[in-house]
Amino acid sequence: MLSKKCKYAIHALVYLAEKYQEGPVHISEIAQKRHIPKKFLEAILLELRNAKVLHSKKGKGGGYYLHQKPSDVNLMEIIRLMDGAIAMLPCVSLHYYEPCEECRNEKTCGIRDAFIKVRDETLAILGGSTLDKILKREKALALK
Amino acid sequence: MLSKKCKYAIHALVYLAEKYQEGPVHISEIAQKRHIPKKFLEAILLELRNAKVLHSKKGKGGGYYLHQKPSDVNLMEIIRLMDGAIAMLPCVSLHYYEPCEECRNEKTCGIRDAFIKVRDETLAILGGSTLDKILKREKALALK
DNA sequence: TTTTATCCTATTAAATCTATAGACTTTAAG
DNA sequence: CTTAAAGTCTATAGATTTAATAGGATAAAA
Repeated sequence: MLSKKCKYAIHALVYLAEKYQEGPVHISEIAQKRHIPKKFLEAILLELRNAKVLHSKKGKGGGYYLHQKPSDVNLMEIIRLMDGAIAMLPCVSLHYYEPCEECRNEKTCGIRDAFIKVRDETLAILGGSTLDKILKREKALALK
Repeated sequence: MLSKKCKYAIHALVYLAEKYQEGPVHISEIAQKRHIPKKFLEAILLELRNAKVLHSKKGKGGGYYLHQKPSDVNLMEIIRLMDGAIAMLPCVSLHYYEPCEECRNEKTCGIRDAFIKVRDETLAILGGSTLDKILKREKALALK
């Protein structure tokens, strides 16, 4: 399960994607509109900024805005930034690999195979899920 | 990420699948061979027994053994029993559904789509990963 | 120089995960 | 019919992670 932090991040980024190229957006505005605790959101946006997903502007008229185009930000990277590994086992993780304590011999472990497949399918789907696609879908569903 | 409990459960079940139809196996034996804390494993096996995945025999010469054929036990059900939902969001979980607090309107949420796809792919792979397939793979890899 | 808003560090509270303790029950064997 | 072996069950402790908050520092604009 994704953490709340991660879900908040996704919602905030979708919100900012909606306002892409409309200038900086206040933390307070996002917090209010998406029902996210402001202080928590502050920490999240800061992290996204440090990861170069967002840019920010301080002082009056400041706020946060997307650093990249909505079509260049996908769920895979957001989740990795917020929650870390996407794989279900550390020993099959691409970005957060660690040997499994339980396994004596990774080479002959019959369990890993399934989790490698899950990882690959998951990455393909999440990597293809960009903010602009999410927005488009949102609009399409609203019309029904 | 899977919990240790879940990983222990998988390893214990693979071990028991290897000993299928060889009579009850002691908790202690499994704990020792797979490096799992005995008391923790005890609780795990009990849970698997209550879920009808395992049978047990009390008293001298007792122990645990598979209730079903190794080809009828798959990773999907083990993970669900141990860790609960497999989906990454509660609002797309088949067995542990809960509405997302963050979403105001599930019908028009553009985020869910990707996670439904991830869920379906994951379930297909994990559902097809049975104990006997894991064992077979283990043996094949050992020969290399 | 005052106001607005992000930046940053520290801390707390709650929840979850991991592990262990100990008494109880059942069964087999002598 | 007694004893030892082994699972059953409840309770709890300790560690880690998650979620949220507090408060001051910094920067920019008016």
